[in-house]
Amino acid sequence: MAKATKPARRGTGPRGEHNRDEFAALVTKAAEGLVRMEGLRGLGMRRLASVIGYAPNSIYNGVGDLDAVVMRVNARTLERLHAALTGAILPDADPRDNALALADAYLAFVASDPRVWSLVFEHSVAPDSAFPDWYAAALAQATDLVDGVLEPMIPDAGERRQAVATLWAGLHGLASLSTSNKLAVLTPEPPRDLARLLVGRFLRP
Amino acid sequence: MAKATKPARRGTGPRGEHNRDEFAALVTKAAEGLVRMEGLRGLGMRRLASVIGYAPNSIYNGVGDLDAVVMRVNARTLERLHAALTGAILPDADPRDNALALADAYLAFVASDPRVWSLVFEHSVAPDSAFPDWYAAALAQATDLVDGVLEPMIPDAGERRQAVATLWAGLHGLASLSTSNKLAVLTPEPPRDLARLLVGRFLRP
DNA sequence: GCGTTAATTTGCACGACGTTCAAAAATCCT
DNA sequence: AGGATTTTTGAACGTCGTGCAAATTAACGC
Repeated sequence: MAKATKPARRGTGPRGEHNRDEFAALVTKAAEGLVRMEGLRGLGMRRLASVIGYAPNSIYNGVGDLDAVVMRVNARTLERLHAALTGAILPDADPRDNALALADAYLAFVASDPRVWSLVFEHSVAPDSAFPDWYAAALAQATDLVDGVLEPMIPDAGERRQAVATLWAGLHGLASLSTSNKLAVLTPEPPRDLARLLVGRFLRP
Repeated sequence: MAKATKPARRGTGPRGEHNRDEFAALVTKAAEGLVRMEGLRGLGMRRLASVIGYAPNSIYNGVGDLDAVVMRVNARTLERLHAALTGAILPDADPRDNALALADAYLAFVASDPRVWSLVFEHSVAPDSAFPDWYAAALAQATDLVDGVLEPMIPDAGERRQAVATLWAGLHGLASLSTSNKLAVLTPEPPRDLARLLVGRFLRP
């Protein structure tokens, strides 16, 4: 007798539909989709869980907290950016043309997926210590492309490293202000024109 | 009888210590201090209220919601930036030297108050419509300084506008990556050196 | 076959957040 | 004086990220 209230069903156990890596990929792709449509604000633990049809704690168990999810999305974004930049380089072209092509490809990538790209930079490193190694590695993979393109023009390694960092930051600034609509108040030109102006003037002989 | 629990004191009425503008200034300065110490994450409605010794609703009544508070802080930041940049210009100096001095002052300002400066760009425009006019005005006040400095070098107004926007975005990129510790992985030089490299190469005759 | 162990999945609860509502207190205006 | 207006606040609502422990399933030795 008593206990007429509820049968008290709790917990269901494994479904056997996904192994650990597949589940992480499922979570990452769903999170990326949410960010693509509504930005970082639209990415919530409960919402992400409901999209993939799981309880929030399953994400905690299989991937980690929200920061871990964002990290996975950002890692994927940097990989996609690397692929897009690689495809823009013509091995036998003039180095200056390749640099301009890289700038073009970079801004085209940002324009095609602004919110997902912004996530990489909206995410702030929690304390003030150095951030994850995979980020530095993925970033180096991208900047090394620029470094390789500039090698014939700037033979000195130290000088070239400064040029790569400066150009990378400059493109980042153009893309960042552009995606947040803070560049259009300064000039009506599309950011790609300004990027060509920046790279062209910077690499002028 | 009954009601032996509490005398039920609620609401106290005006204190007569601040008029409306003074209260807004009090809120803005307290919010700026919180952001300066802990960044945007450290700025909360309840916390801000407790710092100034008021209830959260008083802020809603006197200033508005959290977005309004952030707007006030950002307006003050842009005014301070404008003042810092103005002080860096020497009226009778070489235009190129003035441009380099402006870049130096900009990065020095960012380095001296990185979190408060970042707030200006962390704040995203809610929907996708155009953002407040005071922001465009305060920004124009700053970029017009650059425009004036470049006028002797680039007489054509359209060409100069593009140059101003490009340099502004480039400096923003350097400052942005620098404050988020994403520039030090590329090169050990301080961002100010890279800014001089950027401006110097861009304005090279 | 069965019992034990490990891995998943979940409901519930906790504390904190931004914000709204209506009540209470002080000031202002005539 | 006393009504009207402004300021201030406690309480409550809905939401969020996350921890905890129970419940269910799969895997494995025998």
